[in-house]
Amino acid sequence: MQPRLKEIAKALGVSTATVSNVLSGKGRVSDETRKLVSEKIREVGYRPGGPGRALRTGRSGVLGLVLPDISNPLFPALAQAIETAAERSGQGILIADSHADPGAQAEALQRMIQRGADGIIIVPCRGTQVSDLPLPAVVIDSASTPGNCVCSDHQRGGQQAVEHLLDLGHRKFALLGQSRRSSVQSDRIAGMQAALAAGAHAETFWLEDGTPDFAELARRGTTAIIATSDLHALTALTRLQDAGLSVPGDVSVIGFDDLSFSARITPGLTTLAQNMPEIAAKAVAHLSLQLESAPLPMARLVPMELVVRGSTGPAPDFPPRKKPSPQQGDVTT
Amino acid sequence: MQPRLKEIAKALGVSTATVSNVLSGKGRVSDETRKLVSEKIREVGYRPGGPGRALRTGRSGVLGLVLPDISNPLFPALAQAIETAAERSGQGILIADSHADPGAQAEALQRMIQRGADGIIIVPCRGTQVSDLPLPAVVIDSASTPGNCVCSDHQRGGQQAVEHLLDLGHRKFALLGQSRRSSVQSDRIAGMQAALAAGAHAETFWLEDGTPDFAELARRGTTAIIATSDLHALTALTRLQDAGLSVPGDVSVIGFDDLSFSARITPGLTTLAQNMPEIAAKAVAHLSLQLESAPLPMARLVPMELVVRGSTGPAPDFPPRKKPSPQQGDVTT
DNA sequence: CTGTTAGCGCCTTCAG
DNA sequence: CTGAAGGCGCTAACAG
Repeated sequence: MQPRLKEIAKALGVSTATVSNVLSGKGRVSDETRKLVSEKIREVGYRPGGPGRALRTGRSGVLGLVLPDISNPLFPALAQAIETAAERSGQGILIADSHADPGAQAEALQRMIQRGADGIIIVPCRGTQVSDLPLPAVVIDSASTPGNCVCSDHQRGGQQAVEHLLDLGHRKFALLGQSRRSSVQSDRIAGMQAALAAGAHAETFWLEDGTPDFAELARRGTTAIIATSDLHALTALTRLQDAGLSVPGDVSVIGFDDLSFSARITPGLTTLAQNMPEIAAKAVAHLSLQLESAPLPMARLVPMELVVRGSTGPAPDFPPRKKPSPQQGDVTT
Repeated sequence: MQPRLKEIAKALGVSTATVSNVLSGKGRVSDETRKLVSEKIREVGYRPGGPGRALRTGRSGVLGLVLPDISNPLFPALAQAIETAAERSGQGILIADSHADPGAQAEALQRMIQRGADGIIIVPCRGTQVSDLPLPAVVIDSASTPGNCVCSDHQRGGQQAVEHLLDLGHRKFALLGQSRRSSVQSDRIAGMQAALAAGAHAETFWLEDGTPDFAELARRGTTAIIATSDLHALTALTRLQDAGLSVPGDVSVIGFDDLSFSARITPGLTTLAQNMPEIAAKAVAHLSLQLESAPLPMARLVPMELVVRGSTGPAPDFPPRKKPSPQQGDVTT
């Protein structure tokens, strides 16, 4: 049995309130009894239990995290960042998967409320609007999603990707998305299109319509592929390599999100990373403010960071600036 | 404000006990009042609040999940499976990351207890032994980990990988692990070594000692690489492709865990998948039994499943059985 | 400055 | 068959 407040109090012959006061440091307690009590607390390893405290204070110290798909490979970084940020402020994370289903999402939210979550961080499923929650909530999604929102600046990220490649002399792009209905992907592609300089050309492909023939694209003059996810960039990269083309010698490839594998493949995948710790910290902080009904800071965009690895290089016919050559990584031969 | 039991009772002129009885279906209530009460409950969307119930019953309906590293790419599948299994039995999941640190892990466990978790599912960090928890616990790790345990049959998985490649005529293997101290990886490699037939030869590499030169290995006659994780298999595969070698034409590659990218690269990665739904279901069921202090079923091994994709094929000099040739995926040329 | 008291929301005896 | 009462563990407001 876990030790209880009452037992500590009884063992020391003081009242439970005194022990509680020592714990919280609030009520006035004489130094003597304080020392005595803290000693006992440490001795028996007492920790105030959540449920009792939650009942009394209306605060559980737990935040709900609702995601559309835990198995999405981007999730680990986000969940880890949020867990870390929450832990830092002494809060736990109750997790739920809405399976990209609005009904299940609503149900998950209800359960979070029922379980006493103090606030909710939600990555909503497509086409869903979170509203009328009796709880503070933060939405993490694209900037075009209504509601309180913290997210990466996906559009600017798209621009950064294009600018990087323009600098390397690329003029003919293939833009690669999965689904038009994803506002994150749409934002990224919109940013890319906005950044296209005069003379540059880009064709957009959606994988939901089928996978383009990357080798054929290269043959027709495309020298750079920008995918809205590292997952799709990886698909393109391995298909090109399998067809005997060189990356980045023949075609440069760039992705998004810096997934776990991106640094470990050959060549390393150039990508736009989300600053998850920052997003998580902002989300948790935003929630904390709402909990204290403080004035709400507006939605914040977090910049994405360009991570340059080996998969992007100068366009094939572009005069190199610094590097002597695309430097194909041949070994010992 | 959420509706409370008391308010429902008052609104209907009955006592709180009656409402509670209707909710639980336990105490005897007349059909008439029962219908009246259930109606009202549905009308106002009442759900019994967690904290009050937890305090009274000693059950929170929440399970703790403690992981050594949420950002591990294997985690999403596991977390999702556990969340789904727990949800099915009406339980929530409180998540924590021990950051592979025994101290943090102990602290995380304490917090789960404090927050009122009914039980704990833990993937312990290396060299850690979970003990003396005042709570039911299930350990998910390799079979060589002491304590209650549900896990994949990693050793048998290693055998399956080798057998698959032996069938294809391979005789010279490279075995690839990350760290000797990981018991999951050690089990897998042990299984591989046990399955080696007479005449077959294998060399083992640990990435913690440095990355081997895969192209050089191929040149020296290795025709099959078995990695203990798809992540490392991917590293090998892209390095080989980058060096102009064909997979599986020159070298076959096989991995473990069927990570998100494994099906989406070219060639698709042959791998041994863990049956996460099964593991999760067993873990949750095991916990539920412990909660009812029922007789404990012993630790269970869950078989791994061989998923054959394009990265494995007949050994180069092996007489093909069905396929006419390794079939290099050249396009339209 | 300290200790007693009341009650957070719920469920479970026990009387009515 | 239903209602009243007590208490789970804790803390905030009060009395001593």
